[in-house]
This record gives sequence, C-alpha cells and structure tokens, in this order.
Amino acid sequence: MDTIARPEGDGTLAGNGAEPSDRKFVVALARGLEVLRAFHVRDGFLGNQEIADRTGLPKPTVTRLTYTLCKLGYLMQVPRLGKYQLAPSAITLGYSALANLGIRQIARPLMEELADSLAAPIALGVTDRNRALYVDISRGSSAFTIQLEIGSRVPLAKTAMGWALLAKMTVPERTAVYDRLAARHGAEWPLLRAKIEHAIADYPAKGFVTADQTWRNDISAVGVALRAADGSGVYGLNCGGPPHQFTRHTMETVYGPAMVALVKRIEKVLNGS
Amino acid sequence: MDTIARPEGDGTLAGNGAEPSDRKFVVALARGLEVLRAFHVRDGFLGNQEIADRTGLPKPTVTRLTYTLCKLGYLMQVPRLGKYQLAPSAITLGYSALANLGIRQIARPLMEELADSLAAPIALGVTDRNRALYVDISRGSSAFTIQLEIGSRVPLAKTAMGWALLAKMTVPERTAVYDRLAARHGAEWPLLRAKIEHAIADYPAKGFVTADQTWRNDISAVGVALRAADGSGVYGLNCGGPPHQFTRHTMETVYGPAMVALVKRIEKVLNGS
DNA sequence: CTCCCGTATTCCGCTGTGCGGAATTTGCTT
DNA sequence: AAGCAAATTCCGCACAGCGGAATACGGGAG
Repeated sequence: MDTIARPEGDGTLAGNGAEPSDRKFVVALARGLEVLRAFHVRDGFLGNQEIADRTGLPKPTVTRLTYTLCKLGYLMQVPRLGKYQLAPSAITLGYSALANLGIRQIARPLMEELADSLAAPIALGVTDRNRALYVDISRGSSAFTIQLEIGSRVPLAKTAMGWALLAKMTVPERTAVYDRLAARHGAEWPLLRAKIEHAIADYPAKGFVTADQTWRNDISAVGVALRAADGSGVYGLNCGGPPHQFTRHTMETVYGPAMVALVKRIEKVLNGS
Repeated sequence: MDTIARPEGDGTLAGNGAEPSDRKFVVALARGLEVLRAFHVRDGFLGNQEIADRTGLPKPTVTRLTYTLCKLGYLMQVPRLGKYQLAPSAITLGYSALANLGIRQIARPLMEELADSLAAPIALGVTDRNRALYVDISRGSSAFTIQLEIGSRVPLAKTAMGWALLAKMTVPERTAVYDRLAARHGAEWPLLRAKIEHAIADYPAKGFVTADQTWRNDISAVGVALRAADGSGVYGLNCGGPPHQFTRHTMETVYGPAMVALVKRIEKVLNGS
C-alpha cells in the first residue's frame, strides 16, 4: 500500500509529464474512504492501530478520520475497548448504488429464465478495480449452489466474467486495467496475461469466452459482456458450474451460444428503449 | 439542509456550552460523504449543480469532491454530458458492512423457520438516523410479497420495527433520536410522539409492540428488539402483513408471542456463544 | 453561422483546516 | 506496583482546501 496523497505521475495516462500535484484532488476525503475500505469482508473489528498499519496513515490522522466517520454513521465503535466496525450508513450507500443500476431490472427476468432452462447459475457483474463485482445472480433451478452472492468480488484476471469484461473494454481502458493487474499479480502476470489474451482473441468472432478451471479447480464458466448505449460502462455475464457439467464441449456448443443469445436480448431491451 | 461544517452547539448533548469547534472533525471528509448521500435511491443521475443545491455546498467545492470521488471509483460520470452516478466502490462498501453483521448468520435460519410457519415475512433491521434499515428479510412461504428489500429504509416514527428499536434503546439514545425525529416531522411530531410512547409503554411487560396501519394503511405489524451483548447496538425484528391477517387480536395472541419467542432464541445463540 | 443562456470548470490569493511528531493518558498485563 | 501497548491530546506550522469571480463549454434558438 502506498500512501494516500495527491496522484502525480499516476495511472491515468502513463504519467506523461509534470502533473505538479493535482489541485482538484481532495486528499482528506480520499484518506477517509481508504479507512472505510480497510474493513475487508471477513475481519469484523479493527482498532486505530490496525487501520493505521493497513492504510499507512499516521495514528493521529486515523483517530481524526475514525472520529469523523463515527459521527457520520459510517463507522461505529463497539464499547468493548474501542474497535471499529462498518455501520448502517455504509450499507445504505451500497444499496442506493445498486438500486440505480437500471440494467438489473432489465436483465433479471431474462437471466432467471435462462438459468432455469440451463440449470446453472448466471451472474451479472461490473469492473471494480482489479475485480469483477457481482451485482446480480440468478440461480434458477440449479442444484449446484455457488457460494457467491451479490457484492462478491472475483479476480478479473482469472475468471470468465473478468475476461469477458476485459474483452469488451476499449484498448485504453484495458491497458489501464492491465497496469493494475500487473502490479497486483507480480511474477505471475506474464503467464496470466498470455492466457487472457488468448481467451479474448476469439471474443469478437465467437462472442463469448471460456475459462476452464482457471480460478478454482471446481468451477468452469463461460462469459459474455455488453456495453450500455448511455456509456455507463461495461457489464459482464457469466454462467458456470462444475467441470463435469461445463466441459469444453458443452461450453462451446451449449452454454456459450446460449449466453450470446442472452446478451443480445438484454442489449436489445437496454439500448432500444 | 444545513451546511456541512464542524459541529458546534449541535446535537450530542443539547449544546451545553463552548464547544469552540471540534478540531477532530474532518470537514472535507464529511462533505464528500454528503455528496455521495445526495444520490437517493430513485433518482439515478445528478449533475454538479443539483448536488450543489442538495448539499448547500458551493459549486467549485462540489466539482473538486466529485472529481475526487470519480478517481476513487465511488462515482462515475456518464459521458452523455457529465452527470454522475454511484459506482462499484460504493456497492462494495455496503456489502462489506453487511457481511460483518454477524447477527444475520445467526438469525436467518430462525427467521426463515418462523416466517414459514406464520406465513408472513419477517425482517431484521437496525437504526440508521431517522430510519430503520432492513438488513435481512425472510419471506418464508408467505404469498403476500412485501416490496421491501434488504437496504430499504422505513420511518422510525411510524413502524413496528422503528418502535421496537426505540423501545429497546437507553434513555439517552432515545432522547437523541427524538430530537432528530422532532426536527424531521415538524408539526406532526407531538402526535407521533404520543403514539410512540403509548406503543412502547407496554414493551417491557409484553415484549413486543404493535403498529396497526400507522405507516401505510395496507400493512399492520408487530415488532420486537434485542441488544447484542458485545454492545454493537440494538436490532429490531418485525413481522407484518395485510390488516385482515394482522388484526389487533391475532397480533396480540399469535404474532406477538411468536416474535417474542423468536427474539429469545436469537438472543440465546447470540449472547451465549 | 451567430447569439444566448445555463452549467461546469478554472483561476488565484487568503485563511483556517488538517497535519503529524512528540508527549500524555488510558487501561490492561505480569 | 511496575511495565507495556494502544489511543488520544497537544500544538505550531504549512499548505490544502476554499469559494467568489472570471472563463470555457455546449446545446438550443433564430
């Protein structure tokens, strides 16, 4: 974790030159949000010290930020010797964001229908930094219950959902993401990148990607993606399950084409209205 | 909407005296979060002007804050002439907060079971400013589908869930909330307050409250509440439906006692481990 | 094409906010 | 009682953030 300061030679356009320090960027806000982000899903309570360690911020600064966030209802301090936890205001924010994603209302019935007929779960997601964030899931009648939920995040670099999102990005967008992925995956990245590029090479022709046990060896999946006409971004869809159901053959001949048809129906409704 | 500044003679303890202006409170962070909060559930895109109007912040300040929030992934600007929308990072925050609410895992199976046997939906919620925020819902086998979801917020002052939460609060907590409710409800408040106090007067003896078409005239409900032993706050539960099913009589003799039993089971597991 | 108007952005100098090293307090442990 | 780890408070400085005013943008209307 680097310290949170004004972005200078950073990611936007490969630090061409002399961004002397962005006067529009409000550091205090960024730091406060970084504190909230320090609360990952599975670790409940954090003390100021741990927050300071995770974010790299000095302790007094953390004290002030947590104090402010408590007053605003985004954090709460549990009396058992002052550790903090995310609080209701944070939840509200997330749900406002979800509710404003119009594509969910459009896609859900179509996803449900297909998930039923394929007997496999289908998820809708968007890019969130280095991850694909699930924003909706239809389980249909599938017996196979994947333990992923709305709000779950899976690696962009290793999943069908992620690859589909990458395939649908413009070249500058994808380049920016590649930079972040390279930083994240380190030595593993050259190999991953080769896999990704191989997977998305066929995307324009076939309309889908397949990921065969690339993330977890108990899951294979196909992925498709679309771009909303209003420019609000790229959305990905996947459909996956156990490798004995999602063989290379069934993915290519059944699940892939079905997902391509699904994405076409969604695009039609979404961009036609 | 008052302007966002350091809290001075404000709510905490009825402005006793000379809080010269809270040096620990980080205004820039509060303002940024206020911008995010300006995006209510049902109004999709906002321009800088509208944000400035809603928050009372000057336009250049809003520009800087939206700029920062975009860079951090909490907002995104849709290209069709620069309006903003909440973005994935906001969703992630909300889900981290939910995932860290341990009570959900404990309560859900018990809620499901009871919702099934009562044929009525049961919800779990917490206090969020002037609202009760739903953090889980079990619909059981009820045909009656209420359109409230996780993340929905209902008025504290008018609902069984809200009244139960108020009943379980300590006196100082309740007083603080009353102040906010008074400000919010204006002339309506004295009457509301009387109803609330009547409803919660019996709570210590009965263990539940009833709200008979007080919020919407197509819903009546019973409410119960509990307090986690770790001091993490008060949780409310409700069970409600159409008034012909939730009559005064059935609420007092069937639904109320059943919810009391439910809350006792949850408390036992929650505080016993 | 030009004008007009509403909105977003940039400018820029002042000021008070936020900073963080050091000292102090708090509260638990041995 | 002494020792330790974590949180908070202190405080002066520097500069981050502020916001009024000026400017740029950009979409209709004529």
